[in-house]
Amino acid sequence: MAAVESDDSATTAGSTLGYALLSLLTRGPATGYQLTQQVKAPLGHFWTARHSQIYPELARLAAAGWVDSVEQAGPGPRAKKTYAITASGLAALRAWLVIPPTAQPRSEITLKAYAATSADPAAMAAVYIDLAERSARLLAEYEQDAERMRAAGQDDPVHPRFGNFAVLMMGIESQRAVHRWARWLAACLRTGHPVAYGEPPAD
Amino acid sequence: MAAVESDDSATTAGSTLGYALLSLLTRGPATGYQLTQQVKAPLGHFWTARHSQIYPELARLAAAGWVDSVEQAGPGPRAKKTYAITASGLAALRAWLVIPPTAQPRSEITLKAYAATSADPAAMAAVYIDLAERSARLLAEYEQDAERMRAAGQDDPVHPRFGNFAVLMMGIESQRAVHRWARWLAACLRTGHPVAYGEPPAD
DNA sequence: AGTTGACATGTCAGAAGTTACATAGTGAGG
DNA sequence: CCTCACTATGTAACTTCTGACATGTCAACT
Repeated sequence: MAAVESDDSATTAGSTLGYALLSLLTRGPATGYQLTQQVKAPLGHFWTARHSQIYPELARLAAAGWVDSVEQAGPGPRAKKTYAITASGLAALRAWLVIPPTAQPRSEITLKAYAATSADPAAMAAVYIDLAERSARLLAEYEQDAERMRAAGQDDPVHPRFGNFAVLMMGIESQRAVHRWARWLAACLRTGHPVAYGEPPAD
Repeated sequence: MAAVESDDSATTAGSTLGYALLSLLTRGPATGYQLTQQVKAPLGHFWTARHSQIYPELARLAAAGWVDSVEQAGPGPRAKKTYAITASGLAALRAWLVIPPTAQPRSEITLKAYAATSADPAAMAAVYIDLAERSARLLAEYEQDAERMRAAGQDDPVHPRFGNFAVLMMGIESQRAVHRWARWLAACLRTGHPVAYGEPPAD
């Protein structure tokens, strides 16, 4: 029996990005480029990464034995690498999923609201009116996506892409929350008086 | 007339954390320690920083001329430094406030939902039941805070701490969103069937 | 007398994330 | 023919953020 060569994948701790990539790979094998595209929607509503972060992370996952890769000589200057999740990668993902998450979200829009009274009220109201408009557009877009998914049966928890639907539902909730809040805040700043929350802005 | 010594504060770009600290300092002068306490609530619901990040950032803000500091010899091994925002710091903050924010929020809880079907449904449902309970507790806490603030007139946009109230309102919206979503998701995972969103979970 | 926790400020190593640099083939439109 | 966009993978420099190390006083509790 050979000496122990390394302490192996079982003890390797992964980064959040690593688990995000493993999650994407549960949908099937993909190249780094495809993963870069896939972190745009719906995952991108709550997690983003550039290709410059994804490629090195895939190399780390491969070193840990959590993904396998096969190279195909392609047209470009480098060979195309297709990654697939391994049994130990899936086990690691499963173990991570059931750990109750504690990380607090970070929101620049809310941070700006904290100092809202330091800026010109009209200019600041414009910022939140703009935000309300953007969130309304996103909301409409997300609701169309949700309709399409429901028609495809993705709202069923046994559907392999149910996770896409679940993330989209959170996107809808979030945009609704942002929309209501931004409208209220804009009304406050515009009128200069307290506005009851949830009240329709009487213009 | 002396030669130009530096390109000065006017051209200095600040980090988001720098602006967060300036926002806190609009409430009045504070020490690094006090700022560390103040990024806990309500700002901490949407932006956090450790003291190891705050002290160097304050030094950078001072170098840019955006804050002033006075030292008082204290009891500890080092002198206590009290920081105050300067006129150019306030101008920089005002300029930053009206830039429409674009940064997407990051949420680990939503990321886990993306891969929810890879884990044991019962274990995963427990994660979201726990999340629903935590968000309900936070919501109750935030609503009490909001009541206290309303009683103190902080819901008036002319109140100097209106920003605290605005941030808290977003906290309430967010926790409501998380609560509804987590309950829905837990019901989906528990029953193994599609659950209409917003439906009360008939247990 | 000893311990714990709050006050108070800092540094350092490393992880995580962004921006820019670098390379190169294919197909569509002007 | 030229440019542009898309495919495809990587590196390097830099900023941001976390966790651990480091120091020292004072008041309350045991």
